[in-house]
Amino acid sequence: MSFYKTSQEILTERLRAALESMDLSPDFALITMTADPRFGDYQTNAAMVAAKHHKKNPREIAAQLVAHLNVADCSERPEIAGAGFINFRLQKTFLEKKIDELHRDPRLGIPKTPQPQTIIIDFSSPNIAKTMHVGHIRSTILGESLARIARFLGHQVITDNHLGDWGTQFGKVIYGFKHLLNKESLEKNSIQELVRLYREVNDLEEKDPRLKVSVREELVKLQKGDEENLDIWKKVVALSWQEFEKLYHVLDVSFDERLGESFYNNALEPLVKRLLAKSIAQKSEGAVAIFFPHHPTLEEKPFLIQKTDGGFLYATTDIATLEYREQRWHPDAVWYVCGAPQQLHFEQLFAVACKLGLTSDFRHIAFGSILGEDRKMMKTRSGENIELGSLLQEAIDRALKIVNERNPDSSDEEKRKIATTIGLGALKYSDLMQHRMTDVIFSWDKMLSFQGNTAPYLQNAYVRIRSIFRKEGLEQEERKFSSPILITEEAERRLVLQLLQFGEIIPSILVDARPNILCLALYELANKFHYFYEHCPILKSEESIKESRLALASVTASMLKQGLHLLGIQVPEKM
RNA sequence: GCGCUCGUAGCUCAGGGGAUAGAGCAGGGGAUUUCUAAUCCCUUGGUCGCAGGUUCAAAUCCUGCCGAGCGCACCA
Repeated sequence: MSFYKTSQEILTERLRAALESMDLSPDFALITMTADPRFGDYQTNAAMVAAKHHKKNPREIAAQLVAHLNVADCSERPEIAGAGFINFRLQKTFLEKKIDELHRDPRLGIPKTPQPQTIIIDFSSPNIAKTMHVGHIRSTILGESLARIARFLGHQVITDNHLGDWGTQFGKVIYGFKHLLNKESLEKNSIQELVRLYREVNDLEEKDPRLKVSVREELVKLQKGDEENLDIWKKVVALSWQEFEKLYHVLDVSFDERLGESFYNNALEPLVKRLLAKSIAQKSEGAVAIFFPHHPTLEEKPFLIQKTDGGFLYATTDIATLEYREQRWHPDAVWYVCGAPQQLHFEQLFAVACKLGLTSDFRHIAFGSILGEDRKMMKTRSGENIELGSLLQEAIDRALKIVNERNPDSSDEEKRKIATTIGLGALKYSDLMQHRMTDVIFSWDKMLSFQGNTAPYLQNAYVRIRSIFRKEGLEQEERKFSSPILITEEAERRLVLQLLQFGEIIPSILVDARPNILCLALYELANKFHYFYEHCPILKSEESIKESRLALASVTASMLKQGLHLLGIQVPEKM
């Protein structure tokens, strides 16, 4: 357990002390990074806020605050500027001390949360007997990244893949399985064959509506536990999961649980009965619904939990899931990483949770859509969803083409490995770097362009560092440097400051589930490293400077690797 | 009709009470006997959709309007 304190924490403590000694509320002590280096490294508006509160002159309060501030060990003399800002510029020796602490810290100066929580993250959730497509990518990548970040910060995280493994589609699939199956095709490409069956039954139904009766019978038989249909169902689930697992493996994504909808099957009927008995739900037009008469926006939006024909719905399963998770894990928070179009559903679901007396912090981590360059939902030419598998393959293929041009000397094996790291990294990063609510306009050229805020740009910074160490014959031991890091150039100062700020930035990601904050920080880190790299020779420098710069490069590499890891992105050794 | 989300540079996006609104791409100009130029430096470009309001301070919060997308009873 490290007792590492960030610069922000130290300044905040000092500011609180100063405020208290002036009989002002320490709650005014808010320290932020400056937007512009001209104003120093950190700033506070405390004087303005306090002045407002006590109807005094902000610049006078600022002057008094500065007089009471004890920061001689970390900051240059604080400066008062503008309407009453107090600006801090950290001392060189302080920065050197902090970066040395960070260098020795296995957590790279990123503190664990003081209040660890149990957090369930529900993400990805594809449908069985269908292919995963672009629509699943944001949930999968965002969810995985949030899970990694929350875990790293010390939370207990349970990831759950809530598979769509039960539902009306199985009537069609089972009917097709019995009458139209191509066994060879099932072995070769199981999901494709299952999708084909589903579509063919769909088409046949349209031509001959009488077929619907038979399809419906298969579904009912399955729901009643018919052995043959249950076997087919199990087989379909297993085959689908196999295919999903391949994709998750490629994506480097894993789950603690995969409790699909079928898991809650037996809970649904008693659940609806119970909700009716408690008058939380009511019969309505032959169906069963939950109403929210006192809710400002939901009063005209019923939440349906049982159909007229007795069947249950998505909502029913979700309520059962809510209760199951509560009983088993007693979570402090439950995060649903699911697209923005489903906001109403979650608003209703959480309102039900409230009626049931569940008090976890339920959050719908919503995100925008992935659009084509025409700004319409991304589809293939024939109007179908783009399969995730082919998307991943294309990312790798496109990267391979570039790697072939840049590294003609590497072995094919090595090139493929590099291309995989770069291609998938680019794809994931292009998704995570944007604010999650903004629609992504999908562009291969942009994400793989290697310029600007892209994964390859970050990976390249890492590769440059590794190359230096290779040249020195220190390939594996980059962290063994314990020589002090000296700040002799502005480029070094900027880089050090950026490195130190990760301890402040990373915990803030979870406030609103926004890994794009981390992306931006990593981009700035890479940018500052490149600047340092151009301006400060390392290997050619005189011994103590060389050791210092090697150490600085080493910490930078560790931070890049760790930061990208938290995004679910890997780094290549060469590229 | 009700609701949700979005509207910032030519394009793609950050910033979501704090100082003169920032990046990248595209456009213009420069740097390479290399520690990987997949890089770096300089530069052009903005009525933050519009109108009010709150505030010492608004791109940011509130209200209204305009525009786009999405969702609203038996799919998930």
